Amino acid sequence: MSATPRISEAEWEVMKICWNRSPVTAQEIIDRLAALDDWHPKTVKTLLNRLVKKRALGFKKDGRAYLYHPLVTEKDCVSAESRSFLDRVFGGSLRPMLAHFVEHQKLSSSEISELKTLLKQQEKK
Amino acid sequence: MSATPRISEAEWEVMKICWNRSPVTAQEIIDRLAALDDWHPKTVKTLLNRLVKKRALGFKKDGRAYLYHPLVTEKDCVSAESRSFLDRVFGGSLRPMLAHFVEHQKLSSSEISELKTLLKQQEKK
DNA sequence: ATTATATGATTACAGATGTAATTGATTTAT
DNA sequence: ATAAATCAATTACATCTGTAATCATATAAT
Repeated sequence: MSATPRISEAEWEVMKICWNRSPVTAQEIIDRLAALDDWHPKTVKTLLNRLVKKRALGFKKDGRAYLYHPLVTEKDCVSAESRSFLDRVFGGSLRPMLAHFVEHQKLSSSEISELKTLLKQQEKK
Repeated sequence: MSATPRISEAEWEVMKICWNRSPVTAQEIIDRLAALDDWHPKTVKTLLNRLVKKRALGFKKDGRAYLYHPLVTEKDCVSAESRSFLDRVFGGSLRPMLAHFVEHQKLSSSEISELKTLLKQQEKK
């Protein structure tokens, strides 16, 4: 897990699209975010430029348009973000955090059994 | 759960102290954060003022010094922050999020059994 | 070839945030 | 009573973020 740059809330939306569909043109990202979040094309371009500057995204010219691709993995960013959240809000303690989610978000019974399975697998390690 | 103001990363540290020891003087908060995060007293004062302006903290004058106390509950802030994190990083889906934490952070066997107990309680609802 | 259009690059601008310094008012020590 | 120390209020300032507009350049249409 290499160090990931700090990715803002709005930038996450862009990164998610890149992780799912890389390589992807600016136009496609713009279209998707216009539909999804009703963002102005110029706004999306700004976010793309900032992500390139942060070295979270790279691009290749494909004639007229650019093709963007992630330079950091989703896994690494998710891990960094999760760590930061856990530390900030729960003082780094996993148990209270998991308890919070299990209590607050209603879990369907299938989700509960999936989790139990996950826990059982953990137990064996 | 009343609407909570947005609380920044640094501000969280201040809030945590207030939630644990309210009512508390600026001096005590300053001392604790100097020890904990090595923050300058002036920095802490700025954070306190911003939190008062955001209506996350209130204060009462106690002669010379102020006594600060939270105006928003820890529970409400934790919930809001958790929601925002879940949405941003895991698209709002609980299962992948829990799976991430269970897989990445090593859980002690006692933590695992506690979690199982929590899940069993959930099942009954 | 000139004009219109599309798209990437640069610039803009207000509010949030991290990180304080300066000012002002009040209390305390001399 | 005056000077010194304390503590809150105001101001500072660079960077990040959200949200674009403008500028420049390349391609397409006439």
